[in-house]
Amino acid sequence: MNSPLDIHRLQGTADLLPAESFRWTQAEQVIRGTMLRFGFGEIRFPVLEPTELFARGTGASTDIVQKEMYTLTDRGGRSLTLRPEGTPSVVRAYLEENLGSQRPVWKLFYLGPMFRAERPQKGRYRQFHQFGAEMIGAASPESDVELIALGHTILRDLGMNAVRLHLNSIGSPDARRAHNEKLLAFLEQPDVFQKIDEDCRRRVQTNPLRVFDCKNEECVRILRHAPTIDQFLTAEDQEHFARVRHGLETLGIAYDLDPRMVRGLDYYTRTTFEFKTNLLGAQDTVCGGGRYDLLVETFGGPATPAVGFASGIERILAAVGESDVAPVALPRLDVFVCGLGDNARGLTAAILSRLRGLGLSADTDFLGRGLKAQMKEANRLAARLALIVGDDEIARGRFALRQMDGGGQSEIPADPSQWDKGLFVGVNA
RNA sequence: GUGGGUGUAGCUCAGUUGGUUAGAGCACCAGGUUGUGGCCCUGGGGGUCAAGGGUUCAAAUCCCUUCAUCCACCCCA
Repeated sequence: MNSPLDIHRLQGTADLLPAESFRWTQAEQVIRGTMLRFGFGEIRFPVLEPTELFARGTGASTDIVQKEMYTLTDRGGRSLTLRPEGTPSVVRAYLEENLGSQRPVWKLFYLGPMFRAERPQKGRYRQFHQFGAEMIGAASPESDVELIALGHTILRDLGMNAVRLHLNSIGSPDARRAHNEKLLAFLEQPDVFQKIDEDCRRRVQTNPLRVFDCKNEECVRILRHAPTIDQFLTAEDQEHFARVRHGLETLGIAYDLDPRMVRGLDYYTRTTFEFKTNLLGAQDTVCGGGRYDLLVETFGGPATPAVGFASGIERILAAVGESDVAPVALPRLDVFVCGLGDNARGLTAAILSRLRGLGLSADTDFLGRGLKAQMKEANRLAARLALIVGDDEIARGRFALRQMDGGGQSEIPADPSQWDKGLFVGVNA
């Protein structure tokens, strides 16, 4: 624009100003609070990790690894990557800190920025923020239910009512292999292959499962006859899945079985799930996860089952903003101090200090403006009270205290050491 | 990486078949009240019309290029 600055925010990143960052802080408090109530402890891990962590953990065949990572080489020639997701780091820390030998089960959560070099669009950014939870060490269906219930509860606590849970089991690797074979055979039938669109033909080569994601009506119609994973689950897979569903029903968490649901990451086994909303356009998944029983092993650890999810904060806040939930108001300022003249301005720092020391929020004018402008500022800040300090007040030893809402005005002693918090508790406090 | 839309004041947007000094609302500042905010009235500041090039007597307007941004594809939170 006409800014003298020719340095700009990177595409797909954002500056959050106070009105918005306040919403974020509130959301983060809700997330942390619910996580702790579910017995999950916060883990903080580096934003920068060895590239190899994601190549092996997220999976070399995933789009994330193939084309979406911000990767750089440090001065020692090591390849580093800005984390595109959290799960591999949690697993790395689990092994590196030897957590498995301290306790059989760990429940960990994280919250922070992730980076993916995609083309931005609605609900998709290059720096975005996720919270996620992982339970490592438990194989039981009840642990799947715990994670889904956790995601469900947090979304609800954040004001997201319009979400739908999509549930699937992709079974064990053997079941997936068998399904993949049959699916390929189906797709390669000449009368099928010719009818599906170009994208789907490409998917046959790269990742046949993805054809189930196609939005082309003709493809969707043809694929209704394609074999789905649920027909290939082993008896143990089926038993596990049945118990997960039973657990959700016990909790009254509604779900849609979706045998065509595809997750983008390589490491999932058995249960996978997504919470979707219809408020966001194309990027409608606000929370996604599943079981990953083999990931710890791929990093050389002992066979360790695990389940987890990740959820996008931008998408949730956008969806809540679209819904009819009342927006949170910025907190009001308790006292705005109007200093008139040099004598008064010499006192304001001590006055502010005392008010803040009493636990009140307090601010003043730093531009030497007149009373009218200062009152206007107090109004703009939605101050509850204006404390007027002028030569008259100093001479009388009494400051004027104005109620900004009703307009009533009273007096208080000019000596801050005589003040207590009750003096400033207005009618609306 | 591919396709489409949009770039005019801090924000949301007008701007006629190309025609004089580019406008409105909101926001900001000041005055109406020499010490009292919100509502109202009056006035004011603020623009390289995204940038660069071209056509023309004349370009915010037409053409080209670049950049930014949004939406969608791919894929995912």
